[in-house]
Amino acid sequence: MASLAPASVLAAQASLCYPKSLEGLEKCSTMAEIKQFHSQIIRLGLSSDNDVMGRVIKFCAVAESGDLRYAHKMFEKMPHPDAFIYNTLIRGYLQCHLIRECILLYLQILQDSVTPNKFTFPSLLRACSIGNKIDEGRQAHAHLVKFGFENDGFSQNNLMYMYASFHSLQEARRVFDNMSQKDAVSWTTLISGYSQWGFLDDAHEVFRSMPEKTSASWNAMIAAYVQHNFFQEAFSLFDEMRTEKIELDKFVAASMLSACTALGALEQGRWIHGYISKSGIEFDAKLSTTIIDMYCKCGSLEKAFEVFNGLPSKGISSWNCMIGGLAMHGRGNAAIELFKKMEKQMAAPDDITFVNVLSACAHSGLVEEGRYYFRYMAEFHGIEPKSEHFGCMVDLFGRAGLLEEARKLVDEMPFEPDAGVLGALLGACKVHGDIELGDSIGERVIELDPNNSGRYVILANLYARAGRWDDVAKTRKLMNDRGLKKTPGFSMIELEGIVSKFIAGGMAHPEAKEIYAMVDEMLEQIKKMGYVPDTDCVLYDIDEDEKELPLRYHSEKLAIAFGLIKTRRGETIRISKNLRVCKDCHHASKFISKAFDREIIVRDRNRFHHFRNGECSCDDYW
DNA sequence: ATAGGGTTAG
Repeated sequence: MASLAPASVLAAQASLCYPKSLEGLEKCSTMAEIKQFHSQIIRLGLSSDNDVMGRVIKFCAVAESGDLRYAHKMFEKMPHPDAFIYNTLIRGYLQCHLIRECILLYLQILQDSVTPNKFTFPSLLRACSIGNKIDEGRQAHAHLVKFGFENDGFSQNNLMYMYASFHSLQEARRVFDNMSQKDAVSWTTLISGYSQWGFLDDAHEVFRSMPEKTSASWNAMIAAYVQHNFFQEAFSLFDEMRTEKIELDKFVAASMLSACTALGALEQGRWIHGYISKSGIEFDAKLSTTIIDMYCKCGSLEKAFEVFNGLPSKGISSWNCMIGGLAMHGRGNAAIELFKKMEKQMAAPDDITFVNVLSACAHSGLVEEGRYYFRYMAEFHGIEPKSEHFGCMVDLFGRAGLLEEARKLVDEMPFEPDAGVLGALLGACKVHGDIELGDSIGERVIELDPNNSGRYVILANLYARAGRWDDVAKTRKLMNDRGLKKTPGFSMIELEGIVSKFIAGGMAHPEAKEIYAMVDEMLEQIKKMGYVPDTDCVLYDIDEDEKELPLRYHSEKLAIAFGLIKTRRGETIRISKNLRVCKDCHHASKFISKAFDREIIVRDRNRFHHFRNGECSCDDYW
């Protein structure tokens, strides 16, 4: 073998014929190895050879353990880099979401008079999608046509993806319709594109007319339903998929798990978990985290811990998820202990970890600990607090009644507080009746988040508490004028795998009569124990319809009654709500847990309440 | 080289 063949010969002989000393280049897995080869290459005088250097640059630019800056440096030293090298580099920048660089490289390719090939456009178009570069994307489309790749399937699929991401679904559709060879990716991309913008009917139509569905296309449709809260449809599509004997993969499993999470459907979630174990679907880091999250949010910390403890190696998301789970259940100290364990096991925390730790402190009233970790994250981990962290701190102080400190923190933030931060402060004002402060920030919150009806409701409630009915009316009018409606509250309960949903005063349930009778019985019993209805939330409610509904038939009470009817003595009753639990329901639930000797676990918008023997795990701190 | 999944305060 000629160990010193000139570069031109090497290039002509393509990939098979390196000098012996370059054997193994393809198998590099670390930068250290590749750098050794690079110095070999320089010694052999091949550092301008596109073929050899292309391989080196490819590793550096796109491999997991690569080094994009190093790739770029080598690229700059190439006298005549070819299209492959350009493409590879664009792909590298794309992976890092450095969109400007992708586009600049494309411009450079033209300047260098190198002809782009069909591999150039998929990455370029994808870059335009991610960076929402609409003009550039259209130009790229024009170039693609000019260079004659209009009929390249990969480019067409990426065009569809791009136009869908630009919200130009008609153009995505036009590309699709013009394709002579549609593959599974083309169909699936169109389904997801429609779904992304809420056109579920179109997505469904495309899905139905797809000739040979793959698991990815099933999943695209299932995920579409889940994301838009059509859980029933998601479950029935899932069933259909199983009857058609399509093999379920981890993506479908993940989509279904998130449906269970949203519904609080523990039994269903368990079933999917069991199915995954049986079917041999691989428990990768993402799927494990999804499962842990499902158990946390469906109210079973025990099962979540079981899965968490069984993980062979714990990724940062699993830790974050578990800490967040403890936070949500009001187990602040346990969350902090787990965080310490995480640090000991050398898993470096990130900003999300601290959101969870701080929210754990907030939910448990651990003010000193919260203060400590807020400083600690920057000082020991170099993580500068973001708006989420300020939000947690404002919530922590606000909930604890330290409104002045909360306000001071907002004033001293190094950047403009967003709706989240101010909203937390407004919420605290409502809880503690600080009209003056609430009045001063309420308008700002609404200005920053004008389409969130919840903001108006809180402000109106604050005014109502102060008896400022003119302001209540003004706020309500503003909300109505903007076409916003108060989010209707509902409660869900899953029994034998079926989720029932209740709204306050609703009669739609086939067993409504029995349920209402049970509510009456419940209230009868607990009144004997000293329960007195708390009518505060009725008085303050700004929604007329809601105001007329008797407190006693709030959705949560209906769901609990249904649970009492349908489950055996001693069984835990689990409820999920879309809003926060109201004061009266909270009060009543404590009594009910004692009167009927049941543990009642309620997930509200923010956290869990475990009612047991007349008490709640939140200690009335919420 | 292109499609589908996870953790984030109120």
